[in-house]
Amino acid sequence: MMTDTVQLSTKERILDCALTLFSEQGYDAASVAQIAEAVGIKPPSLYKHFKSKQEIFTALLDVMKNRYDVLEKSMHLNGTDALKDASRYEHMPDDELISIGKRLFSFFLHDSYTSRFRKMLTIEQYRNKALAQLYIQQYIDSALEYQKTLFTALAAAKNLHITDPETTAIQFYAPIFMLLSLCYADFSREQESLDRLEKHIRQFIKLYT
Amino acid sequence: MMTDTVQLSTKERILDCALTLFSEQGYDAASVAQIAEAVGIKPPSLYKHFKSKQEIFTALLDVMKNRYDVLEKSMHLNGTDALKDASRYEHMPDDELISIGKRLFSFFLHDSYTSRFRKMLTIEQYRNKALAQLYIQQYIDSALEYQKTLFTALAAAKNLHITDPETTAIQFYAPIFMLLSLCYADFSREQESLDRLEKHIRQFIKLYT
DNA sequence: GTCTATAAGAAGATAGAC
DNA sequence: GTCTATCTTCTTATAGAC
Repeated sequence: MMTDTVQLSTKERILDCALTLFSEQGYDAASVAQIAEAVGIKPPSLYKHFKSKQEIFTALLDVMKNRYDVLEKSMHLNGTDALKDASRYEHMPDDELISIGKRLFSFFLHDSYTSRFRKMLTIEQYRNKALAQLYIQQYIDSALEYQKTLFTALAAAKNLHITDPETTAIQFYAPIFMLLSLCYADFSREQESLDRLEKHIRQFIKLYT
Repeated sequence: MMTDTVQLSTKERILDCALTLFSEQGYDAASVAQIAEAVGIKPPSLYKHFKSKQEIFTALLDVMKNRYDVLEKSMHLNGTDALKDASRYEHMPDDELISIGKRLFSFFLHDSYTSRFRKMLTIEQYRNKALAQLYIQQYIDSALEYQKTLFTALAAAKNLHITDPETTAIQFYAPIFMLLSLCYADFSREQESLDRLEKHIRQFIKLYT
């Protein structure tokens, strides 16, 4: 993983700076000159590493697609298998579920790559269908699928009244999705959102038990 | 209201076309030439109506700010007073609440102005703080505030166990927010989202009664 | 692999005729 | 209020020296 290496190659630094600028301004508004300046080179040097501006963007999407497992890693749970994870939740006290929810939330908000990727896809999603599908898949579908599998497993546990795991997944995850959207737009509202998140999970547990 | 007039002035048509292009491509990617072509005039003619491209954008934001009441109007409820609206809900059968939720959802998705404004703000929100605040206010804060007031009133009704109206508002509204985000990215998933929305509201009512 | 110089084109915007 | 012609600046990208 890039962020683990101490020294980044020029190619990697270009991707890193481009990601920052694309996520703040969008692909079109961020110029090659800005990227080059952020890297500390002149614009022509950039073309020794990438054929075009578009190729930088495509390379970023490739990196993004290869980071599917970020969600699970961030939760320190087993790989991508929600069924395995479920056994951890079954006998988990409420406070630990809240702690996990908050850690997940904070990770999505503060992990440099995750947050910049999300912002970039958010503001580029309407430009073409492939980007829209990637946005949906990364931030809605895969998250819901994971939660759905999890709640399907939890439905077997005696103290949770889950009859429709998909709806339960939506009701658990949607507030996280919305509060993240809020904090990406205004970082100063993180603490307030964490409080709301905790209240949501507490109430969610109460409603389903 | 613009959409009510049969004939639009050139100035209005410029705003209309600009809104479409800004909402699909973003401010920077949509060129003045594209806007002019969509209107059916040459780029220089456009400058007789607006001093600059930026002024078109600013004018659109002004229109947007003057449409606060759209949510309430779309629900065919009384103005902006959630407390008044609450009396309608108190003795409302579940199916009617679902119908209202779906109509609200469809309105946000299909009303031409509402949907284009939302897309535009979504993809422009990270470019400056004022846009971010407008995004938050329009699509999160004001909606939550409305729902909160509503659920505060509904808490008084005997058959709803609402102890924390703010959390309840988040739990009711967040799925709508998320499913709308999904459908704005991919219109073909509207029916699936309407089904999910209905299941959510049904389950929501069941959980809180 | 970096630079300077520069091309080729598109962008926002203006002048002035009609 | 529209047009053609034009200006200036910025943008992506290339050529070629070091």
